[in-house]
Amino acid sequence: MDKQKNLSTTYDPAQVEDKWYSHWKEHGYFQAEANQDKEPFTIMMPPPNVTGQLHIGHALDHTFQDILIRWKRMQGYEALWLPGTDHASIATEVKVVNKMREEEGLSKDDISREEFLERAWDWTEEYGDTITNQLQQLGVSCDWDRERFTMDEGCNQAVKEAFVQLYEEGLIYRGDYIVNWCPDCLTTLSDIEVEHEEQPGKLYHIKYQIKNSNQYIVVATTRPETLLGDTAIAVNPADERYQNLLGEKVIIPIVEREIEVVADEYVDSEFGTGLVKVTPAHDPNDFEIGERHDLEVIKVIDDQARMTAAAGKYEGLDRYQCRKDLIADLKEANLLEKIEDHEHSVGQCYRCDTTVEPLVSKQWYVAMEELAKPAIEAVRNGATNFVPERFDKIYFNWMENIRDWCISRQLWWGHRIPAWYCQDCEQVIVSREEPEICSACDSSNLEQDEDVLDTWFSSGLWPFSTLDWPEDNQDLDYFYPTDVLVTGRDIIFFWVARMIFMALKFTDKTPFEDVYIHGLVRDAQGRKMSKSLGNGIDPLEVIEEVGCDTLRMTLITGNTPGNDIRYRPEKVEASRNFANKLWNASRFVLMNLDDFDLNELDNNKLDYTLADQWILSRLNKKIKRVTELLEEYQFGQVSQELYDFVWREFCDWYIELIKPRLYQEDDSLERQTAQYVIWFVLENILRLLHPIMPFITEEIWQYLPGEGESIMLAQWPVVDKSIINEQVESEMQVIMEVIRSIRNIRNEMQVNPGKEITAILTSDVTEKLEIIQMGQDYIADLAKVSELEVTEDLETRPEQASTAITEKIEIILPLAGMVDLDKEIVRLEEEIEEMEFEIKRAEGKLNNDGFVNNAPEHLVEEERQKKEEYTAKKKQLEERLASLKT
RNA sequence: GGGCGAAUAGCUCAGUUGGGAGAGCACCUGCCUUACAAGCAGGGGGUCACAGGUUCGAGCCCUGUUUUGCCCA
Repeated sequence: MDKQKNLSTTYDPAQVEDKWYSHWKEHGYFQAEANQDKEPFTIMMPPPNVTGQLHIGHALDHTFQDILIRWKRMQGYEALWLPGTDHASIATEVKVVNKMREEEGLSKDDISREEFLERAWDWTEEYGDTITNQLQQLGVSCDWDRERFTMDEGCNQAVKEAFVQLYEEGLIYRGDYIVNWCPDCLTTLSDIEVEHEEQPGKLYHIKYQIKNSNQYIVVATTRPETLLGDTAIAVNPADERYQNLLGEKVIIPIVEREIEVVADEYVDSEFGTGLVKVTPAHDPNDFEIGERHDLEVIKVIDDQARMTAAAGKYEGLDRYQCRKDLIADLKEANLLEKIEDHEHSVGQCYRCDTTVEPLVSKQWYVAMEELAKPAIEAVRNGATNFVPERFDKIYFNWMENIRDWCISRQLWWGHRIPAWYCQDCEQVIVSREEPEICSACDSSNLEQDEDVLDTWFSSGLWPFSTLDWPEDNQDLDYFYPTDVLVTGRDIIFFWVARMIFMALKFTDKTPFEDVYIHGLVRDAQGRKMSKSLGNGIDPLEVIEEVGCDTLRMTLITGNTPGNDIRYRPEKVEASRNFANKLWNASRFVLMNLDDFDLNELDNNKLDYTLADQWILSRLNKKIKRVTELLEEYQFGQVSQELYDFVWREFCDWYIELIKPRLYQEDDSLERQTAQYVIWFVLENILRLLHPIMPFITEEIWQYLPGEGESIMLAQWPVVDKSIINEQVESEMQVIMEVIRSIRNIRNEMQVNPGKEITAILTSDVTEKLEIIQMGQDYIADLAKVSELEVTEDLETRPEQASTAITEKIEIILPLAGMVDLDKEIVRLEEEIEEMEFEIKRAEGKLNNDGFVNNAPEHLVEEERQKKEEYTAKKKQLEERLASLKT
């Protein structure tokens, strides 16, 4: 017990955090096992990119999860938090390619697929630990023995199983459709991987000659180079201007190919001239028009965004160069009517920002309609709830308008598509295992599809692939479905939605009951953190500086579900100060528990004072409140409530109230009771704070008397309603008000804080007098009053005195020689004015029949009492003022 | 173009069944009081964006407007 006396006056997280983390981990406290005697509580960690670096967003995401899992574990659930990493197909592949280029001077074309994969796996093994090691510094209590990777054997099995099943049911198909193509990453992208941005551009008005006529029509386009692949001109069927054109043929300028004018509802008559060129090969909407009118598809731009042979003389040019040349040619031919400035939306690759080129290509797709229906229903009927609820709408909006999902990627790093093509008979074989011979012609000349699957295909299976689905097993049965998914709102479509429909398809269950959506961490100016701005905060540096507990506290304070927060140094400081406050309060407690023996203590003999009963009542209310707030995911409010309780109620009031008792030398009952209560309250505070600040609470808890290996395993505080005592609270309230009033006068009259003074308290309300009598010692001590007189009848009123009235109690401080009478008069006048205002306000309400008749009775009664109290107070103040003025 | 947020003290933000506006930081006054100056005590500061409406009563509910952010097309 001696060591606690040497505890430094400032909390030093560096000495504490690593120690406890390895202790917890080594003792297996993070592990969860199927235990039929307990209820399970499960969270699947959103897997960070395997070669990624920890950023502040991870810190936020994992803090929420760790709070929930530690809280539930303490509540007695079998709490499983399963960690893992994602192979992040495209992101990782880009990194490996870059490294290869820098270190070996090689590109993907120079090596074989196998050689590339070898490098990618090396890279994964080399850096895969980095992020998990970094995560540990956040104090995360996840079960590392169950750590998974989206490309490990088990997940691989799950992916194959899912693909084959969907294929066999006709929900996965292959075909030529328009896709989003990144000419830099050289792969397809799904619709949500394309980011749209408004950019200034031009609208080119181009003349097309009507066949067998010397008349021209004018067509407006933002992408003139695609005219080389035009196969129709479209007009809205309701557009009266162009009725005569329908069915006519027009001639594409420069290339001089004939195309037809068709009618299609898609065309917006208001846009441009109301005539739209249709390039099915290079625009998603045009592609659909093409399908409706059975138009030819002419691909004029290739995978590298260069013009194809179909582009004639422009073959080989980059798409933008082609645009320039073509415009020049059109001008020369006098076929360009005008060029206007035009703001338009441009799709860009979410990885490399290259402008996406829509083009037609043979790819694999997931048919979404059938999968989306139950996924929509699951959220609609509450099987899965978004927190906050408003994200329902975003989810529905996407799910209800969903298009088929292009899942093949022209990459090497990822799950290779389990499809083989017979080289002899065109048979496609989709299989869990590599087929030996063609199922149609027995040929052994089979080649596997070169492409891999969209990363999110495997992430979509994460809630159950991590529990070894499709294998039927005990853990899957016990821990699945999970309880809550915690994630940022940026991946609702990418990930959350896909997990829901995949889970419903393969397990018949929604994968999680709640989805807690949080916002982003922004910089102090509210900007998104980014590499290019260089405004990112490295959580590891923060931890180094102020400790993980402080970082966690900082991130959740003031945080409300779904909303962004700003990261500001002042906030960090406030949290650090809070940790320090807790540390010092604990030092104080420990200093006073030297001779305290929990085992020899007889609880029944203790003699609780008003202050003891008050703090215990407050504590129990706080337990109730904090537990409720956690159930509602109101983390910011939890932090606020605990901050206030620890700092304001426990430190500022309770500790100060019981100091005299603790300073008694003997082993009096008073002292023992104080020791017991202060220990009890602090111990409860630590448990309530543990999920938020795991390290400091463990460190202090270990010093405190009591049983148990670790606070992690201690029980979550349970409210004891019998200890909540409203009367005690309101009595304490009166005493605290009196103390505050005396302090206020002392300050205003500039009485030296150390100086003891005399005070007279009087009231014509018997109960109030009794309360002050009960609280005499508290008042004397905390307001530095050496002589305190509590009297029912004030016989002589000291001349030189300052007065205050609160809680129907008159406080008189005879401050001979210290009171500035003029100042006192001003003070009284101001207060009288305030009373008049308050009385008027109360009267206004009470004179309003509507209020008196409709408001709840207790509120009306409250107003009556206020009016009465303020009137009495005003009268007293006026009397006092009159006496000063004479 | 459609959808979803935000607008509250100088700054950053809370304010969840409608019943006298809160915190942290900053500011002012006074204190090294033996847990803590990363502290203690006291104090000032708000037309809750604007305009209507519902209600006895609106920061909160409804309608519209402005500014601003995000998502979708």
